[in-house]
Amino acid sequence: MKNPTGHDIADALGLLLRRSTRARVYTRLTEGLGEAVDELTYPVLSGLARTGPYSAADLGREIGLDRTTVTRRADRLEQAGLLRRQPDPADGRATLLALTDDGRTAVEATRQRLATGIEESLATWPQADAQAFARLLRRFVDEGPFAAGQD
Amino acid sequence: MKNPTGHDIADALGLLLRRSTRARVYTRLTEGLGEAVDELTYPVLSGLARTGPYSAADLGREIGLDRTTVTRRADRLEQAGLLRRQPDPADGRATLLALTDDGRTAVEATRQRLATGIEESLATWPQADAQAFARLLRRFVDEGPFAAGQD
DNA sequence: TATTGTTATACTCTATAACTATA
DNA sequence: TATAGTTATAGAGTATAACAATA
Repeated sequence: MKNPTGHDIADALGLLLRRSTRARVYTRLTEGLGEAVDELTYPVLSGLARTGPYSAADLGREIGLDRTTVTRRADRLEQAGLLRRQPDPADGRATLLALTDDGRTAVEATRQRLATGIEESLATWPQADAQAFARLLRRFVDEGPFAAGQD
Repeated sequence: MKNPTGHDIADALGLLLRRSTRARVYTRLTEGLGEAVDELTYPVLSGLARTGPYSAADLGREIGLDRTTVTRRADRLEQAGLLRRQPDPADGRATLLALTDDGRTAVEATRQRLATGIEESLATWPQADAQAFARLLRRFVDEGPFAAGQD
């Protein structure tokens, strides 16, 4: 083994990126938020929370999805009352997708659940380790081999 | 913000788990290894590298996939010469899936690429930071809110 | 002419069920 | 009877192409 640190990180990341890991995470995070919120629709909710009202085409570019895909997912969220469509006053071709109050609540609940779950796991860690981990993970994500993210 | 460390980690993980991130990673890692190796078939290759010759049902349990899904993915890998089927001498019902030399080479190349990419990113880090990150990430994956992994 | 949102089509992947063979 | 591998079927999700409307 020539580069043990690289292999160690690679193995850990392999676990994190697995389908079953993601499925478990999304299931836990979106539990009880209604059928409309799942692994597929959450990126739309989350993206809109970040950008504010946005067209399907713009949001698609932001989160790395085709605009036809955004339209379909937005349909489900609109039906569930988490999102509404409104004309774009600045462009007659566009329709803005905007979170409703319920939509904002769902995003916030999800974010809080994740952060809380992480905090609980880190409760047994020395505080310096927890803070170091947050700092190093952030740095790794920003400049690491996977950087340049969208979606 | 009540728990900034939890939110920091949550945000970073959110980026890592994104579809576009995974797609980029898998594309880079499996480039040039033949059409058969992609995001779908790699877990089968990687699982067999870990377990050795294994039945479709056992491998499915190991990596969190249905045995019918394993069969289909194994078909593609077998056609590409990365995997072969052989009868299980211990159980007449079972067929063992086993990596060929080409299959082992493909797995090793992928693992090496990932580890190398990570090492290169970490080259500018203080060595103590890199080692601390590897240790903390491993711990987080093992005991964190996402633990209990398969697939 | 280019871009908007949306819909229709073809394609891929998946789980469920069903089949045969073996424990 | 239970489990093995495989195949058939049905369902979900996607990208591509096409549409009318607006820039």
